[in-house]
Amino acid sequence: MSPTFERRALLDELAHKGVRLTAQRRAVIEVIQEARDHLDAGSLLELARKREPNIDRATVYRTIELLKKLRLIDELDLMHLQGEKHYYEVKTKRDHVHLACFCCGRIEEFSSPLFERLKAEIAREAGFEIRVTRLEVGGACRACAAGAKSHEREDVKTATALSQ
Amino acid sequence: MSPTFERRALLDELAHKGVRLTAQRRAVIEVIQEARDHLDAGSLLELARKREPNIDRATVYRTIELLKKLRLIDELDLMHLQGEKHYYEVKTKRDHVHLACFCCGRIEEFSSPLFERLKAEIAREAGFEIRVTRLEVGGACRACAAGAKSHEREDVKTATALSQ
DNA sequence: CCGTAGTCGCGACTCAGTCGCAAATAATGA
DNA sequence: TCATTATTTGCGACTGAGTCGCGACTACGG
Repeated sequence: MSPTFERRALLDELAHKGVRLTAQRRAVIEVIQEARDHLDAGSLLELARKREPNIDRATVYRTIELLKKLRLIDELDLMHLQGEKHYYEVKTKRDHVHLACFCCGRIEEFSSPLFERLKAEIAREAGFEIRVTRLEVGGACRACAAGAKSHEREDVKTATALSQ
Repeated sequence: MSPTFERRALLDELAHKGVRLTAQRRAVIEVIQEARDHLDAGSLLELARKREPNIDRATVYRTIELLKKLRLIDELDLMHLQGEKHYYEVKTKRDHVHLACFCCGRIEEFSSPLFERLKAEIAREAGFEIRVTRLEVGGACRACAAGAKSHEREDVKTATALSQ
């Protein structure tokens, strides 16, 4: 599925749902879709301004809100690795886990049939009608875990120095 | 496991790790442990003040930070149902899912061997050393899902009216 | 009971996100 | 094509969670 196709699909879907397509919304949507990594509202604004120079912060937030409500994007916290911002990504067919490395800050994605089974179990056993799921895992990625083998003390000094 | 036992265990653990036990920290810790539901920093402050009237906001935040770093509590977002606050709970042996109902606002907990298997799979296949996990699910609880059977249209008006 | 490293309270600050309102505009139908 | 109108936008002021620096205070090992 090419980015161009995705973009049209999303814009068409919005039009079809009766959403007014303004230049500002188009800019934000295109930026989200073409993004290679997870963007927060700030970077979203910055990038959208390259297309629509006068777009305002409030409009970006309002568009994010709209896309969330239409379930076209997911909101992530990414374990609050860098402050309290939120990050956004276009909703994919299959939910995935976000692995956040406290050490190097990289975000990895991981998906598994087990996750799907767990969701099905929740829906069945708790009678819960799932609309969104957010599974975030924090720790050390393969590279960082390998490198940190030596200094693994558990006292306060070490704990205080760690990011979480 | 009685609350009293838990409280002593946690305070002892802190002392053992070389953490200075001040009256303020004791107050915050006791409040977290005796809490029946998930508390945000604000309510934590309010409740801690009943024990230690002059405790400051900053101290509560610093204590939360400390307990997080020592991995004695978990931080939750609860799908940001009511603003951007964070909620806290004493870390339990077994991780559990938090089900947040967008409709009535209730939080349900759910734990399952499948979740444990999923975590094991992540650790094994991604080589990720898991320190914390946070699985939050948003949607409609059994009661709300049953009640909402009638008005299930999918257009913008409805979507905009929904909380997410 | 002293000394001191660690902690606290305070007040000012940051920063993400929200809101109300007047001006601008996308979509509709004549 | 253009007038109408309900929506959306930009702006600026605001909110509310969380952070920080600093001088005063204090837990705890000696």
